[in-house]
Amino acid sequence: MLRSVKGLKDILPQQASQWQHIEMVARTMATQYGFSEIRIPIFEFTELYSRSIGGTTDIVEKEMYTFPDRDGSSLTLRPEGTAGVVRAVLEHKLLDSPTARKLFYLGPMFRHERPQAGRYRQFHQFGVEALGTDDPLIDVEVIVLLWQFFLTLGLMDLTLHVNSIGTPDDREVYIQKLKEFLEPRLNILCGNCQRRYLTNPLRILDCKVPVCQKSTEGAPTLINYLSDKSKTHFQAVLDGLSALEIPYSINHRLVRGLDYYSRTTFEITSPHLGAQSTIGAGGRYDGLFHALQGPPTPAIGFAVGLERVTLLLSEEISSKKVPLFFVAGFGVIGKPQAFKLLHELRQAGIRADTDHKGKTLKALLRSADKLRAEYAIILGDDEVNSENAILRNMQTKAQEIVKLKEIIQRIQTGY
RNA sequence: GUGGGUGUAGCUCAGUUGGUUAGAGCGCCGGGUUGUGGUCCCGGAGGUCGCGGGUUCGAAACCCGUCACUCACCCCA
Repeated sequence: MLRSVKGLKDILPQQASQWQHIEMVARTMATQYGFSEIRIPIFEFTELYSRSIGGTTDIVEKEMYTFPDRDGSSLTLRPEGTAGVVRAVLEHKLLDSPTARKLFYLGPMFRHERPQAGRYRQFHQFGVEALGTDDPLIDVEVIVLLWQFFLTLGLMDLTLHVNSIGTPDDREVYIQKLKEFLEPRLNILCGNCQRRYLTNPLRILDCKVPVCQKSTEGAPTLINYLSDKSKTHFQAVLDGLSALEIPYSINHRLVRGLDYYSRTTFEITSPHLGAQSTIGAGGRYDGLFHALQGPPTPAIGFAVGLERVTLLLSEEISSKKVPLFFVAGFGVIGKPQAFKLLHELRQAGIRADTDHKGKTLKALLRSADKLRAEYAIILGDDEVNSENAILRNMQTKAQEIVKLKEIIQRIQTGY
């Protein structure tokens, strides 16, 4: 049997209403906060991602779906949204906005990872980007939008972690100090961390191996090595969150994985998801525009993993109930007449359906029941001969005989 | 890329120390009601026991291999 590709999932009709609900909340809230939707391509030139995300990150090194175009140029399915948004903003010169340029997107991303709970090879993100200002209040706005988005969906027990990882200059000083601290303990760290010591020492801070966690206790914290400017910015963000009574916890071990992040970083976790507990995360990326040969432009954004959100939502999302009228037509003249009536009902804007397989009235009513129709319209040869139809309320079993010609009017006025 | 767990009907799962025709519940189809659904009663369809090889008189079960799914590491949303 033909199967879907590993790590890809079908969203079946049962679940689709849940997705529609999440997407509706995302669009509504982003719009309320002053963000406009942008729709960017699913693939870009590979160079865009290798230059923005960082050449030594796992995403670029081994997780991208990269393939040659027919002319030989290298293309990549987007592994995240920020790079494409920034590219589009630069290409279409969207930065001359008097205020910050605030954009949001919604759609699939692709990373070739080993699938597991809450992690897929094609997954969906809702993300926002606020471009062109480094006022700490825009940081607050973005974080609050993320927080409120989850609250609006009804998610429980969430934790907002915030941190500042400083500017690249700040980090250089700090990493030096961190390495000095770790050097005497290097031989007791896990194998991964020994490697990280050389490639990305910051990551050792959020290693889950107990030995490593213990070894980094008492390590110098990045906060103490921030420049005055970064420190002031971070404090202003915290004050802004407090003023709006958004609960947060400062997490000095919170390090973002993509190279373009700087200063404010944040993520929201849930304790109900197993290993992949982060449902939304983001941060400031003041250096990204420059890396993509644009004018220096401060920016901040977040991305939400929508599959993880669906795992936290209860199954049932009650969609608005539009009553369904089931046309039960049978018999030599009843069936064709019923098909015509079905067409007329739909043209009148009435939600209507039938079951072409059902031959007997019994089978038809059973189908009506399975489709959870509110009403059945029974139309057999007898009814057609007398130019009537029977309108049956499936819940109360109440039936009334209605003139065929008047049935649409009867439905539109009475129900 | 590394490690663990699991593969039996459309779905969820039983299946005894290896034993003869592989089961249940739900779902599906039909009958009980020649033109009235859900509940109830009765019946039916549906299976290469993931796949390949081996051990054995005999394998869904034991062994080896392989594939798939899944969880975790890694990484990240």
